[in-house]
Amino acid sequence: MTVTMKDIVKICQVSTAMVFKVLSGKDQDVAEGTKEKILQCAKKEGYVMNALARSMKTKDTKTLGILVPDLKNPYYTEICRGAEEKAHEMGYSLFLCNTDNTLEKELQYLQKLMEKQVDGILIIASLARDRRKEEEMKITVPFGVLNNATHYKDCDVYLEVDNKRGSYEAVQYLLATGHEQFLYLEGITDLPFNKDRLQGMEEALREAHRTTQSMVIYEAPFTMEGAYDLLKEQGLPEGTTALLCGNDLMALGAINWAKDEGLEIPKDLSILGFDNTVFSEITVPKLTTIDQYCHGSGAILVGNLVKRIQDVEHYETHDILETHLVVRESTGSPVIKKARKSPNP
Amino acid sequence: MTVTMKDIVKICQVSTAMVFKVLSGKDQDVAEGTKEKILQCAKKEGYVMNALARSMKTKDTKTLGILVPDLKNPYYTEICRGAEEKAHEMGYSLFLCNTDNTLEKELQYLQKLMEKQVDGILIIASLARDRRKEEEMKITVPFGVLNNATHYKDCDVYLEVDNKRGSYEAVQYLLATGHEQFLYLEGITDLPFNKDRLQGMEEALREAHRTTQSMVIYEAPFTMEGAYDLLKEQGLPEGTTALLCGNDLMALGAINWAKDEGLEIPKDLSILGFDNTVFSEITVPKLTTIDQYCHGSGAILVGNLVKRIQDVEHYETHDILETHLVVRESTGSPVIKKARKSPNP
DNA sequence: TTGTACGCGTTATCAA
DNA sequence: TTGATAACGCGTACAA
Repeated sequence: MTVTMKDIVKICQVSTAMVFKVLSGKDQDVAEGTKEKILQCAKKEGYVMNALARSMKTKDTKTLGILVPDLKNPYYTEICRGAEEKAHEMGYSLFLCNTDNTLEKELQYLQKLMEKQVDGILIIASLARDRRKEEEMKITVPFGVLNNATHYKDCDVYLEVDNKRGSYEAVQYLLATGHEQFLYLEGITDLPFNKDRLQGMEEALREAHRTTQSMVIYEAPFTMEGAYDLLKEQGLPEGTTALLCGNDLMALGAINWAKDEGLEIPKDLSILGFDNTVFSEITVPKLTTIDQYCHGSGAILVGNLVKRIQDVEHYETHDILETHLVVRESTGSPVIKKARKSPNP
Repeated sequence: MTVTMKDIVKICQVSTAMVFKVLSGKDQDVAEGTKEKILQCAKKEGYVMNALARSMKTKDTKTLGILVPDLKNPYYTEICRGAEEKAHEMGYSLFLCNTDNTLEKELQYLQKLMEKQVDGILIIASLARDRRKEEEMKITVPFGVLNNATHYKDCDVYLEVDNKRGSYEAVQYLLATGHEQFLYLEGITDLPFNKDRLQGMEEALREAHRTTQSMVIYEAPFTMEGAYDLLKEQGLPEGTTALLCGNDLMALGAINWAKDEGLEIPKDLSILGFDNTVFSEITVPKLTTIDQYCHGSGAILVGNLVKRIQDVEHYETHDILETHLVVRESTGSPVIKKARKSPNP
């Protein structure tokens, strides 16, 4: 049987109030003797506080929930890890909710979390296109959203990653290293952050007095296989020397495709990723990619969300995280094709 | 303000019993009219069941907790993902607890989980060496353990991965492909599963009439850097043609080291991993490794744990998961050194 | 079919 | 310093 405060009360022959004060550390005005007695008894009997009962009164649970589309994608893994770390640090527990990129699971989990009376929710929104039912769900607790202003726009805490800046830098870098014709393998066209990326890229082109014809756009799923299959099917547009990918996973698929095609990276083709996950250090060649601080994102979101929970007045709603290009080995100056028409050495 | 059953009672002018029956789906014997009225009202008012209050009565929370040493290690990522998936499927929520391989966090989290009245706990034990304080914590809920019989031996559900078998197969395979001298980069010597691995390896050697001198053992942390640094410092023992690593991360470190040393894989050195995480498909060359079904482990553990929770009588305590060798590109027959004394072609 | 009263374990308030 | 007691929201048993 589980030991409750009541049991301690009986055993120690004192009042509930006394036991409560001692066991919750508010023992300023409790006689040293009773204090000792209660503490020893609690330890001996193996007393464990019942957080459920406490939460009934205090109206908080010191619990958060996090929704991610796919834990196995290292981008989300790192967000979760950052969120968990910060949450623990601030005294909160974290429910892990994997939505498999489906709206259905997303809504199921939101419901569940609200029933469990979490103090707040972190939503890394699924990338599903069909958002119709979303409106049916009223989220009645503070919640934070990463990078998806279109949906859940009534969120309390919003963290935006400056996708525009990173993409701008990437194209600028490519132009500086002599590339003239790019392919952008975007993930999903109508995602808000994808539009930001496009803007950034176009801006860089404009500043360099190029037309948007310098850049062809393909759409593929945000996966290794997605990128690989599409490239296999469509091939590279004429004259393309650089490939920008929507995330590191797609870049990985692209690298594999390029190898299978006998292309050398970066000599024949430069490849860029997006995210700067662990993968980018592991690929051969190592991936040039745009860092968007996944670990930090999770932690910052939790930090702001908890601030919002604990003090409704002072909280930041909208943070922006800078991104920057990390140049590794998968990019370089293109080798002019014309010079390579002669047979290989 | 949050809407409770009481509110619905007042608004609908019916009894608590009625509202309860309808809202918890036990509406067999409720008049269609009242049922409709209550449902509509609940929807309109945005009623959300309070799981805390329910749990106070029912004595269960439909909640589990999982302890992992390091979410970023893909081995654990996949276990978590499997656990989460199965838990959700069975109607349970999951607390994510990252212990950073420290006993301190492990105990903190165990305490927290018990206070939150979880129905069960999954422990993927931290690899910390100092287990002294472990005895102080009495776990009062059903819990399952993966692969670590020494600690938490009073667990209710235990899942063992047949480390012996996998290691046996690996050495057998190496011998069959002509290797004579190995290096085993073990993670932590005194871990139970490491002892199993050693046994498996030694058995394979014995059966092939080799002495244990065929195998040198180094100890390194279970990380990329750990393996890399150790190899850099110690180098390879004379005559070594194959390297067995304690996990895929270490194998990755070994691959990097080999490349920096100008060794060709597998021509100059065969490298084996352990785990079969996503990484093993990504490395160049792709990693030969021992699959231990990380995703499945998590799911099986949750399945058995929930069985244990829901029906104390019928449950399996001890499952064993077979492992098998997955041969990819990082291993092959060694090229006899003597034949290569002449300059390269 | 409906209404009512009490318990769950902790917390907070007020009185002794 | 201490003690008694009423919430918190839901589940259940019993009475009407």
